[in-house]
Amino acid sequence: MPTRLTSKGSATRQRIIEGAAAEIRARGVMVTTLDDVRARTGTSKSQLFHYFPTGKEELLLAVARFEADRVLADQQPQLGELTSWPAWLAWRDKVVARYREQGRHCPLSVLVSQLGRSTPGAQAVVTELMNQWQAQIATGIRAMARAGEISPLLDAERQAAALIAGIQGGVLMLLSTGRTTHLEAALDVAIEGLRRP
Amino acid sequence: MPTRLTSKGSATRQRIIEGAAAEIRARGVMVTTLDDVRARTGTSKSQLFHYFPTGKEELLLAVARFEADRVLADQQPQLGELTSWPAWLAWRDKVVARYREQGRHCPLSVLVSQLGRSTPGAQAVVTELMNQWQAQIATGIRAMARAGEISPLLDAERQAAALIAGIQGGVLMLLSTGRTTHLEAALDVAIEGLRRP
DNA sequence: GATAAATTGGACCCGCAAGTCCAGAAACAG
DNA sequence: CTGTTTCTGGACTTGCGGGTCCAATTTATC
Repeated sequence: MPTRLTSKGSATRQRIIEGAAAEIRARGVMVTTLDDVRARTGTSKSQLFHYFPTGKEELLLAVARFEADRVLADQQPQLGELTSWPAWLAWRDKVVARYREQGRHCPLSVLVSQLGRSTPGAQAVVTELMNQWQAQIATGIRAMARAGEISPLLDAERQAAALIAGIQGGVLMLLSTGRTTHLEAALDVAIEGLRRP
Repeated sequence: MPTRLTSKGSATRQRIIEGAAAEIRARGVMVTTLDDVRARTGTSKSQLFHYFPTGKEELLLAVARFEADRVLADQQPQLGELTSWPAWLAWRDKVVARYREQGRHCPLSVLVSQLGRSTPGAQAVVTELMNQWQAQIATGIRAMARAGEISPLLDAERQAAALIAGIQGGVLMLLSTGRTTHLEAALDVAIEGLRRP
């Protein structure tokens, strides 16, 4: 294992991660083999094990991190600017659009359940993502409360937690049914709940 | 493949399903092999393929159906009797207790994601379960509306859909974090939302 | 009790994909 | 320029687990 990467080396490493991510998005984790990644990225077996010494699991974890970053990135700038009701609705629409486009293949979900949800690595990636997500929503709720648009009696963290749960469940339903009904219902009902005095 | 099962035959078949379910609950799908099932149930390879001719996938599907049935069964009788606020809270507590006890291993979730969410079989099991679940909640909401406890302006199906999404997401969070915070928040916030006039 | 079907045992096959090895090429340090 | 580290290529090994086969044995049916 290399103690330090040259620029060429880290480029190759990045190419492997992105290629693996693309392969997994296209065909699913279950059927993606190291040889597929090798073929797509134009690398060799020894390179794979050079950059991910402990093997496939390490690579999958890197891909999971990569995908987790995209989840929040795809919601910006709206998620960071939840300061008015139109902004909330714009964010809501962006979330729905994002997942509708993604359709029935959620790379992150499938990666995490492949790695096993209880593995420390996978767990860390997920909880980190969820914490950030929930924190940004809670910030939005507090901003709205400060502006007098949301009752200050509501516990921002609790509401944010419920909203996160609704989104996750909505996406889960989308994965199974192919429909965004549940996701939209969850978002809309939650936001309506915030809106009421 | 047998055209008809004798009582002994169907007993064996059932033993295989339950043994496989237990094995999967205990150690996870990923690592459970046909040989493990064989060992636990005291059967032979040929028996496995005798009762599940197309192989592992068919067995896993049978196990998924078995587990799906338990999900609803474990919520009875409360889920079928959502006719007063105390009844709703009792149901809420039962759901939380059920999943808290189950902890981080949701056999159904892991089975479905193993089979691939888009496989027709897995899809059928999940949507069937969700439909029934949602229908019973919606029935409860309508009963409460009729009793004047819930505003008749609320769309029962939509509220039920949001609630289902919240539960699913809450369970998902439980699987990742080991905590029931999100599940409880989702249930409580949703019920509070119904309760308000 | 005979015959046909259902049931059981376990040895065997086979493909595949993860992981290993080593030697050669390229990049870097001084 | 030279020794050293990083990087790359690809052939090879290996273990494992799903799936096949067939012969033996029990169970149903008449």
